[in-house]
Amino acid sequence: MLDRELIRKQPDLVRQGIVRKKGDASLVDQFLSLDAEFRRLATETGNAQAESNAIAKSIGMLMGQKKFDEAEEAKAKASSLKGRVAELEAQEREAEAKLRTLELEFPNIPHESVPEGADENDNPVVRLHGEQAKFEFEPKPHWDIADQHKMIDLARGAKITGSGWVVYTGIGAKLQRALFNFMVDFQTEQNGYDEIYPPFVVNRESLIGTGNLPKFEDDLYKTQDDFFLIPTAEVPVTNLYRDEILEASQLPIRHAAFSGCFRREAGAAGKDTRGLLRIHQFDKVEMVKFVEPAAAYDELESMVVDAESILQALGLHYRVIELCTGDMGPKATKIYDVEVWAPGVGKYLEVSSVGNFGDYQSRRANIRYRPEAGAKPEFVHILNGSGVAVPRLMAALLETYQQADGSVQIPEVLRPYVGREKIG
RNA sequence: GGAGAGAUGGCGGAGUGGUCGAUCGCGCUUGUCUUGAAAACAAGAAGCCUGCAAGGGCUCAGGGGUUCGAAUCCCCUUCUCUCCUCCA
Repeated sequence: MLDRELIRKQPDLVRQGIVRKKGDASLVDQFLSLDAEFRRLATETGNAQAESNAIAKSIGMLMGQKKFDEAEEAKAKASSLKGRVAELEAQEREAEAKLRTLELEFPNIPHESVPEGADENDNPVVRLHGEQAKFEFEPKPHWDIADQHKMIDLARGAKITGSGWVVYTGIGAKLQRALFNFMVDFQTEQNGYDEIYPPFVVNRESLIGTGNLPKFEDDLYKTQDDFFLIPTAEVPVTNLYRDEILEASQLPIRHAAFSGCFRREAGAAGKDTRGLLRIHQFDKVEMVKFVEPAAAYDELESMVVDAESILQALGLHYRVIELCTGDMGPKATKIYDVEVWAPGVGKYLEVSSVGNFGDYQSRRANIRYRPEAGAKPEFVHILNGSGVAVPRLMAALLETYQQADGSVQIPEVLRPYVGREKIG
C-alpha cells in the first residue's frame, strides 16, 4: 500500500515506479478517479451529518430548557433528513471499499538505486565470498549423498503426503535440526536479534498485512477455519505489532525466528525440484526489523551481512546478487539475494532474500511509532530476510564437504550441534 | 465442547439514552524552581479521514438495529478471562 497523498500529488512518479516493476500503471488513473469520487461523497455526507448532528444537539438543549414544542418541531425536521444521510453514507462506504481494494493492488515503488532489468538474468552480482570448491573426483549432487547415508526419504514422503514432501531420517534429521539451532543461536548471540517462536498458522489479516494477500492466495495452504499455513515466519513476526503504536525508544526492533514454511509452489512445476531444491515444507530462520525510516537502508545492508555471516561461519562459497526491477516482486523497494554454491548440482542456490519494504507493509498492517514522545505517529519501516533457509543450505553443505570416500565432513562450528566430525 | 463475566484513549480504569470524544491515575510534553536532574507546582496532548485554512466528519472490539440523538438499549460476530469438560 502506498501513501494516498503520494499518488495524488506525484502520480507520474508512482506510474514510473510501477512501470519499472513491469506492473500495470493504469492503477494510478483508476485510483485517481475513485479517490476523487470518494472524497466528493465524503464531503457531501459530512455536510449532511453535520446538519443532522446540529439539530439533534439542539433538541437536547431545548428539552433542557423545557421548550417542548420547539423540540418536537426540530425532531420532525431531523426525521426528514434521516433517509438522505443514510443513502449518502452507503454510497461513501461503497466508494471507500472499492478504493481500499484497489489500494491493496499497488506494488511498492522500487528504490532509485535498483538496476533496471526484465528477469533474473539481469540481476547483477554484488559480491562473491570464497571460491568454488575443487574436487579430485566428480562431486555428487546432495540427493545421492543423502541417499547413501540414509538422510532423506523422498519416496516415503511422497507416500505419506505427496510429491515434494520430505522425510528426514537419522543423521539427516539431526543435521537439519543442528542447522537451525546453530542459526538461531548465531543470529541471537552474535548478531543481536531477539528470538521469536511464532505460530505457523495465521489469519487472513496477517497475510494482507505483509502483502501476500489478496494477490498470492494460490501459493498458500489454507485450513477450514480460513487460516493459512505460513509461507515464511515473516508473516507472523511482522504482524506481531499490527495495529500498534511503538515508541521511538523501542526501535530498532530486530527479531529472529525459526519456523516451518509451507508453500504450494503452484506455478513452479518441474523446475529445480530435485532433492531438497524446492519442497512444500521447509525450515528457515527469518530476520525481521522494525526501524525508523532514515535507518532503513543501513539496516538493509547490515541484514545482508547477517545472512552472509552464517555461510561464512560454515565456510561456504556464495555470492550476493541484487534483484533487478523486473525480478523483485511487488512488495519491496530493494532486495538482495544470497546464493550459496552447490558444487554437486553445479548451481548457486538461493538461501536468503533480504529486502527493505519501507512503509509498504506497515501501512497495510498499521504499524506505527512516535518519532518523539507526544508527536504524531508515523509508519515504521520494515525489513526482512532469511538467515537462512535450511534445505538448500544442507544441500550446499553436503555437496561442498563431500569426500572422495563418500563421507561428509562437518564444519567446526556445527560439530557441537551434530555431535560428530563427519558423516559416514 | 458446556456455563458465566468482560472488551473504553500509549497503559490502567470510571462512565447505563442528550454539550461524553469521554472523570481520574500512570506514563508523556512544555513551563516554573534547579548548575543539571529528581521532586513539587502549573499548563498541555486521543486516533483516523477530509479541507489551503477556518472547520467538518468518523471512531468507546467489529458489524447490524432501535432513536431526533447511543460508549450507554437490542441482535450477530470476534477475542479475552474464570469454572467445568477434554487433552500434550
